[in-house]
Amino acid sequence: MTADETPVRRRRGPSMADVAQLAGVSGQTVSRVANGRHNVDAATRDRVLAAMREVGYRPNSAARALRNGQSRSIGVIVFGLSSFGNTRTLDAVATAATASGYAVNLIPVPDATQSALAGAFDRLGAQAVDGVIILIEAHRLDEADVRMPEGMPVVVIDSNADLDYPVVDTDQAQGARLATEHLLDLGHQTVWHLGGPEDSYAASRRLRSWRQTLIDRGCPVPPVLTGDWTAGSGYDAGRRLAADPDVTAVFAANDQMALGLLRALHECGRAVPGNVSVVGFDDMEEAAQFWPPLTTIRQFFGEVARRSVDALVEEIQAGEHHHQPVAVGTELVVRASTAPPRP
Amino acid sequence: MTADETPVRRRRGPSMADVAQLAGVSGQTVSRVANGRHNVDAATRDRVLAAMREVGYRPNSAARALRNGQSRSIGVIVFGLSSFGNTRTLDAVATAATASGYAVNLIPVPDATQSALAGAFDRLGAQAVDGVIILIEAHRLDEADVRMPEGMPVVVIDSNADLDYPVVDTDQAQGARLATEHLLDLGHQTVWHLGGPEDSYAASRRLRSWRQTLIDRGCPVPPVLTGDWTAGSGYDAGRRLAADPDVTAVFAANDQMALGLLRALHECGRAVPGNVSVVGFDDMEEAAQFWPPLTTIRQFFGEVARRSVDALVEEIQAGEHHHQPVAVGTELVVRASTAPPRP
DNA sequence: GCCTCCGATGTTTACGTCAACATTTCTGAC
DNA sequence: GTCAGAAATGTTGACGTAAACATCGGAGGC
Repeated sequence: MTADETPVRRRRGPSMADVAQLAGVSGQTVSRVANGRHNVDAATRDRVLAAMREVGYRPNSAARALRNGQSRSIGVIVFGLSSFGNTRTLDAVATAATASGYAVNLIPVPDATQSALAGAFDRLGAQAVDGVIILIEAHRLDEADVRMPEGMPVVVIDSNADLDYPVVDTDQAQGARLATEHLLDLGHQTVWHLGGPEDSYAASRRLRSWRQTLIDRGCPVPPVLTGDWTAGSGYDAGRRLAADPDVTAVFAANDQMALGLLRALHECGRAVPGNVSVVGFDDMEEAAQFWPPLTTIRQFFGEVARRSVDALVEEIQAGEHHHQPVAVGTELVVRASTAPPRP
Repeated sequence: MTADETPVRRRRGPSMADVAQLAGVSGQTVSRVANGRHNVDAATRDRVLAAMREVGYRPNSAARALRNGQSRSIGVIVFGLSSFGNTRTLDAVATAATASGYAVNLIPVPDATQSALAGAFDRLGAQAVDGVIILIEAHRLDEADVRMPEGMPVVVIDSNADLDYPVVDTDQAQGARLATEHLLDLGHQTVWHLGGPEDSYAASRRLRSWRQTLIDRGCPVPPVLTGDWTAGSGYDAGRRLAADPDVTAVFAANDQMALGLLRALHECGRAVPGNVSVVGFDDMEEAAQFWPPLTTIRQFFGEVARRSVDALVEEIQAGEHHHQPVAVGTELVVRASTAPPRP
């Protein structure tokens, strides 16, 4: 006697056919109602709607994707979700995509190895996505043979323009100039720079712009210190800067490194902003609560994300590239960590 | 004269049929090769593999999902991506899910309103996901009528056990006890608490455990201050605490509020840890670089995420609930912000 | 009153994949 | 040499949806 024990199989949800039968119409009519077509009699529509509610009908997105050749979802390839900027951007990308009616497929790159990156692009190919937003430092990108499925719309955030894809980014150069000029305007002889990692395009653009600003103003260009975006690396650099009494103004390439820098200066008894002025970059939420509150460059991550999604959606729907890079401006936020040099 | 301008339509990629034709086999054989079945002749397999490479074949996941009734993807509903813990957890969830062969569908909840939440669950229904991980404060969850599609596997992170779903979470009570006992062990008469928002289950558990620890030790229980997780709210509370000379030890419910608290204490000339000791919660990366470096409770977000994904995948594949809540332990990290009270 | 046309609705089919079953080919025992 | 059985490969159909086309009924023009 075979006990008919139903195996714990995933019960498929109700389909159009179920709704159609209950409402006494054809599946096609249900489809028309589901898609908001207006060539359906009001009474029929109500009947179908009621039937949908009754059976708990949900359109099957897999079937839709198969039928239409579009999944209404975008992939977001992101490395280093723990980095502050990427997080904010991802949040905004997800919100913007949702608002545009697209789902977000998160494709993490666990580490910076080439194989991990290749794996991510591979997985991307297996996903049904209509387009891709890449949120990785560009120099890393070049290394891997980035082979998108042919004709896949792509937008790159925070990257360089070498790639053959539309690019949206914060105007790093403008921000770095703002930071540097702020310190010079306060009367400092020159500005030291604590840069981000060398393989970051954003970092190198900030660095270049800082240097150019000093040159334009006829100031000496001090040697560059290089960190890796983390507060810990900012601390290490700060220990070295604190030992040099010539240093009166430092522009750190992000707020986190500025935090470590502040700690090192405190530890070495160098007052901020009394002895040394510090400017950060990002304006992360905590920057206002640093000790002292940090003067910094505010990035508009939401704007960057929105523009990226808009560009991608347009490319998906119209098939048009906008190879014109988009640069989103920044804003100087003056707080207590900067002051004129002590005479 | 109608110019036959090809509309810029999405070209569908090559399908099994294309590969099959090129390799001179049936589509089924291609399917077997694609799925790694071993009942295929080695020579045939090679021929098919070569054909796949040549035409750039990618399995169509929509068709697979339709055929198999599974999408091999999970939805992650998250509110407040900007909050530190959620970010770390999401990162780890994505990594763990990828390792388990599941894609991640990010479903953001833009704000805390009920309609936004309902919208997220609605969108979830439209997504083809095999399971869901919910990363929202629980008290918010209760309000909305959380109506999952029938039979949808769900795991809840960082929430309470009232819901009829498996729960994985950091052991908030253990962490709060660790923090409180550390301060008491240093010799403080009692410990003040700067709690998280009232509608957060994590916050209320930390608060309850702090209070219980004080009671167990026979210490007076000071009034509670309530923040909203942000550094700014920590600062506001700090101003009030700094004004009270009785306060010698404070346990802040997260590191960000502790940061604001530190700033307020500095501003009011109260030395840390000379006059006041401070303990945080989370051990965010920056905590070691606060001034002074923050003693805090380390959470293992990666562990929480991994356990959640494992539980969900098991539920998906085996159809079994584990309603036993999982609690991941924490660890006290002693840094410079705590010391014995000044005699 | 007849015919046309339009709007509402139904029927058929294909999207790409893979389980189930059918067929063919090969291996080895007698 | 014959035949059973296993291994390799092919054929059919269904998953849920929606475009394309077919059908039907009624409104309006003459």
